[in-house]
Amino acid sequence: MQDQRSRKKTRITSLDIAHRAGVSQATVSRVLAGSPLVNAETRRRVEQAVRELNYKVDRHASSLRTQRAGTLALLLFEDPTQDDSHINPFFLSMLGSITRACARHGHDLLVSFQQLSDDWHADYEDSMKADGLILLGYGDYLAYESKLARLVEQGTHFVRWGQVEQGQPGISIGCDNLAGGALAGRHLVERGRRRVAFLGDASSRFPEFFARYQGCDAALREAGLAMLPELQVDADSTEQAGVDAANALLARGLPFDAVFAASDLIAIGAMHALKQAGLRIPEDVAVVGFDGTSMACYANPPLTTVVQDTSKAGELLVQTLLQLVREQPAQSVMLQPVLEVRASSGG
Amino acid sequence: MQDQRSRKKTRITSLDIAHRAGVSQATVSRVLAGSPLVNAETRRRVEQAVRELNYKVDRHASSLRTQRAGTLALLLFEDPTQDDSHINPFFLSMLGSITRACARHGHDLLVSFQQLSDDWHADYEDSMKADGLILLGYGDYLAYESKLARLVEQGTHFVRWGQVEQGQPGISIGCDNLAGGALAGRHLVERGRRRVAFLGDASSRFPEFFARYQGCDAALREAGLAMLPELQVDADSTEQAGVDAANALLARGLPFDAVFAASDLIAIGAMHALKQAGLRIPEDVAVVGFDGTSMACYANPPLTTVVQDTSKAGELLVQTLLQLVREQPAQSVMLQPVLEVRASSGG
DNA sequence: CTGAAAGCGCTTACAG
DNA sequence: CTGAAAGCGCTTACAG
Repeated sequence: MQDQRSRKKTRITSLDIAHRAGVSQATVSRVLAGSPLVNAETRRRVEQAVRELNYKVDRHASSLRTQRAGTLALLLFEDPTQDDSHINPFFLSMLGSITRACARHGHDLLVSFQQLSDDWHADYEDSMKADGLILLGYGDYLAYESKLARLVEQGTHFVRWGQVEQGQPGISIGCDNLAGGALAGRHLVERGRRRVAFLGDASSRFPEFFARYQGCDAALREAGLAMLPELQVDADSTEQAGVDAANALLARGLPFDAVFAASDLIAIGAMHALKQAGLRIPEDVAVVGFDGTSMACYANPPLTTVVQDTSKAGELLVQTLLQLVREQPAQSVMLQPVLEVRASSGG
Repeated sequence: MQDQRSRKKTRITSLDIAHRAGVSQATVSRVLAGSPLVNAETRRRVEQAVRELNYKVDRHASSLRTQRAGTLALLLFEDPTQDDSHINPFFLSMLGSITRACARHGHDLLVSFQQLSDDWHADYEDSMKADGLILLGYGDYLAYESKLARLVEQGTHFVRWGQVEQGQPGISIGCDNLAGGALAGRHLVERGRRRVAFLGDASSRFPEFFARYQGCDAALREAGLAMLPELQVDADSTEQAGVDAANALLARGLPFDAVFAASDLIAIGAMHALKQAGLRIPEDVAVVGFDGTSMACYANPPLTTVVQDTSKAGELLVQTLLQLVREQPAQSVMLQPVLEVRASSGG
């Protein structure tokens, strides 16, 4: 009666349950799979035995038989940063929401950090570890794209988080970065800013950042202004890169009254450097970030930022991937960001 | 020859490799398991076939046979915070290092967010999804402890991150919080501070925070001072809790010249509130945090903090858990923290 | 509604 | 050093 207390020497199998409930092992399996073809009373007996012996279906046996893993894999790409303490908080927030979305959909989540250069391809799906892949992370898109094409060719189920564009291999879920950039640009124009610097790569290698830049430019043009190439400085998404980019911008000696940073991390690093240089935020320079990470709220001054809804994004990524796994039609989607105005741009 | 290009209609099995290499399926398995009992030439032929067909061992079949999953599970506990964007950056940094440590040891990592109240227990190991569990997160330790005891009773393999103390159920890896608190206390004393407030729970329900408090107190006593209970305010590890705790402290109207926060998040929130109240940091109040998250460095002013080495912690957690899984002896370990001095305490 | 049986793709004694 | 065979614990047609 208390045998579940024995220090798991012998695994409890569906056969044990079958004996205890006085049915066949097949019936036990049916009950646990929720088959409707089981008598209510039989079901009750089996469920009781399952509870009493604390039985859990063996995932490997089940997966081997059904050829489905019930697991998704999240591959997080990071470029150079090997330092654990500097993982991009935006991606970590995504990780949280993806984890929860997986749980809601009854799937487990394998998490793995990858170098973009690695030879990962469809390893997870090939070895049946996961039914599909979620790809997340920045990195040179040009290098990335050929890998995506390869995944498509192999028939791997995957969804990518990133800039959504025509003709991309596979399916992408992403923020409408063009709209997000426009939100930032329009806001700065309204606040009377005319010379907006952009900190972040603005090339097709980094399509998300590029779209933010272009969106901001479009908004300025509506007002008869424009982004100035001489006020753009490359930066990847780290605080240190933000510091460096702001310093490089200052070194150029050109006037500017606003900074639109491609990410919150860049913005926070930039604010640090700008204040160091004796500039007042927002009086001398208005600063707007992107992502809506929690640190924006506690930055000094609190950072105006374009917020991406990571909860919705995670749910959509998982949902879309599961559609692909089930061979159902699915499509790329862009999520609309929202501007959160705080003191860094004049409140 | 190019059949690997076919959109994975039929799975490639070890039998396919066997045919192609002209050996038995058992030999293929031996080669892939790295068995030394294989002729070099035979091994070469098999490896070539594996490469040509891009074969990957089916993890479920393998695990079913060996009764080992090759996977560890990370259970992250969060208390109230359901909001993805507010996941504790310290734990996320740990997640990064654990992921990497798993990869180094050839294991996959399942990640799951749990409520402390949930009925998780040994579910992962019972269903063979994981060989062992890593438990990470804050929460009321008293509620936690009985669950740990239950895991031990069930013979589940697990390692917990947290305060290391005598007589705890199972094995724990943690920071030497007492030493960390002493580092902070000694530093503040050296800077001439006499009335140190503590923001964070300081009870046996939160043993990590409590040990930090006690360590700081011990350091003050070495200098003929002491922590004052009236300068302690409860707070869990969020920025908002830091804001609230600092405001509560200010409302008491008692003098204090330093704040030791139980975590960086609390410290950053507290600095926010203190500045709001017109206090200068560090002139009026020195602030020291705990964790060594990357945001400490870019806080305003940059935050002095007790740094925990998350890389080492992740490696040790994984290593220790794998020892348990292999039924090898293992023991609890405390890691020594390091003080990183920045401007918030006078530089 | 239920049971007997096949088989998912491996690993590993066992025999040679 | 290699092969034939058993069996890990399920799920699911098939037959009743």
